[in-house]
Formats: sequence, C-alpha cells, structure tokens
Amino acid sequence: MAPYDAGVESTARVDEVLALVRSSGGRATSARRAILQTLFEDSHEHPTAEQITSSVQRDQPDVAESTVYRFLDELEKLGVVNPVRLGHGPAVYHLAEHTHHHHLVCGRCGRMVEVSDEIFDSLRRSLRRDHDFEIEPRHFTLAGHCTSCTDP
Amino acid sequence: MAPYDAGVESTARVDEVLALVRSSGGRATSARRAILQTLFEDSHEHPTAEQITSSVQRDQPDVAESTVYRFLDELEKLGVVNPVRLGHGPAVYHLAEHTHHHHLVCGRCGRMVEVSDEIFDSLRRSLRRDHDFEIEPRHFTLAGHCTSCTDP
DNA sequence: TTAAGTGCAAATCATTTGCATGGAT
DNA sequence: ATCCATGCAAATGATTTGCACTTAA
Repeated sequence: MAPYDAGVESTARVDEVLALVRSSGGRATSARRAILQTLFEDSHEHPTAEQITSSVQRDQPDVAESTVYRFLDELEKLGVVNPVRLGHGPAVYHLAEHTHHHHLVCGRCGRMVEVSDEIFDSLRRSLRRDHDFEIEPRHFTLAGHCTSCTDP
Repeated sequence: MAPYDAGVESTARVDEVLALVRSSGGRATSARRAILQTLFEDSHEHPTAEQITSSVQRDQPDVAESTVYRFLDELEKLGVVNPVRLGHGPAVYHLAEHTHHHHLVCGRCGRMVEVSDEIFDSLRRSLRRDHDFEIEPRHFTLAGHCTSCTDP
C-alpha cells in the first residue's frame, strides 16, 4: 500500500475549503483553519461542537465555542459538513465529502456502523419512481439495534 | 365507505394504552388521558411537546409541560411513541402504532409523504445479513426532497 | 479602509430535575 | 396507606446572539 501522509492530505483539503469560503465572501482566519484541520484530521470521528472546540483550543486556547458553532453553520450552508442530531445530547458533525456512506446506530449499545451508499440504490429508485422523492444523497442515519445486542 | 367516528376510535385506543401503562406499574391519571387523547386525535400530525401541552391545556389549564415530557418518555419506553429530531427546533412525536408506514420529509417545501413499510424489506434484509443490524421496525424518517420541488 | 470575524458574556430554547403536595390504586 | 404522578420553579445543556474590538482583504 502506498504511504499516506494524513498531514499533507488534510492540509490540502483545508485549503480547498478555505478557498470555497473565500469565494462565497467569507474570510480565511486562523480559527477557521484550525477548525477545519480538526475536522479533516479526525474525519473518521463524529465530533460534537464541544469536542471540536477542545481540540482547536489545544493550539489556540482562546477560540470561543460560539466561533465554532458559527463556522459550522457556515460550513453546513456550503455543504461541507452535515450535523446529525440523534436521541439526546449534542449534534455531531460529519464531513459531507464522505458522501457515500451512511450510519446505523444501535439504540441499545450505541454501536455505530457505516454502510455504503449503494445499499440504498434500489430503495432510492422505488421512492423516486413511486413517490417523487429523492433521498438526501449526502448522509442520513437510521435508528435500530444490533440483531444480537447484549445490552437490554 | 363505512362511517368513521374518530372520537370513539381514539377513546378506545386511549384506554388500550392506559391499560398498558397500568400493567407496567404506572397510573391512569386525567393528565395522561388528555395527553393520549391529543396524540390519537391528531395522529396525522407530528406535534412537539409544546404543541401537545397547549392542546391539553385547552381542557386542563394547569397540566405542566414537564408532565408532558415525563409521560412522553414513559410512552417511548413502552413503545407507544417515537420522538424524531430533525434539524433545529424541538423533537416531534409520532404514534408508533402507525407501525407500517414511514415518512419522507422534503427539506425544501416541507411536504411529508407516508410510505409503506414493505418498501424497506429488501434493505432490511441486507442490513440484517451484512451488518447484524435491525432497522427500528416501528418508525423512522428520511430526509431528502421532492424530485421536482418548486421551492428553492 | 471596511466589512466580516471574534471573544466574551448574557440570552434563549428545549428538556430535565428536586421537592413538597395531590391523587390513583 | 402506599407510592406514583404532578405542578412549580429552578437547574441544566446546547446553541444563539449582542456588542465592542480585531483582523483579513
């Protein structure tokens, strides 16, 4: 397997998004850069605004949580992230670039499984044909439980 | 088509659920009866806790919103209702008895379509087989949009 | 320069909780 | 009589907002 430099990779993506932000009239600040770095470095995680803030604050201690919320809203409008509100507790944020997977969350043990998008292809076709409906292509989450869950 | 008396129908269902509540050690109070009446009468709606409270308060002005929240929690545990948290704003509650349909909500115009459960059969089989996962059988909601939506 | 971004603190909104009282069993 | 349920008010937790100050463009 080819060597993989997460640092270089994510820096490039951070710059890409910052360019997008600028092209929509926004500005590339150091707080925003740090927020994006966190998002791209931990892109397999599903961090809350609070977790993103803590992570950013390791480098820049006085970035406020409100800044994180404001920028996440911006990023949502730009289609860069998707917030997911499951059950109780704070929203978690996904990179929307991870377009082609979705989540199954077990309501008993909390396990989260990622499934590929293709599994929804036939469902998507039926809904389009019979109900004039297009499932949100970027991301969604289905509740349920593990078939053999050990939790109550 | 046979005449349909929503009042009689929903009263019967209210009593059914109250029996279930009692069988699990809970009590059938007048606040609970009123909450259930609201849920069953407006069962095609997707009311928030606040809307349920207002509706109940038309008859019983001093039913507290906390009572509604507490009972909705109870009802969720009993499998009678399901909360749905979409986007911002408060959770909306569904009757879980509407077992065999699900909802598609257009993020542009707000249209809500009900689809039968069977449309998920093949998806459900794949998830069970490949991911040890059982989709919540009672109810869920998918975000997306009308294929030809007139709203922006 | 100047409009957008930020930190901070306070406000808001949904939901939860503590506690003394009321009510169903 | 017992113990669950309730109203009320206060607490909590997540998110949003107002505002004076900073900074990227």
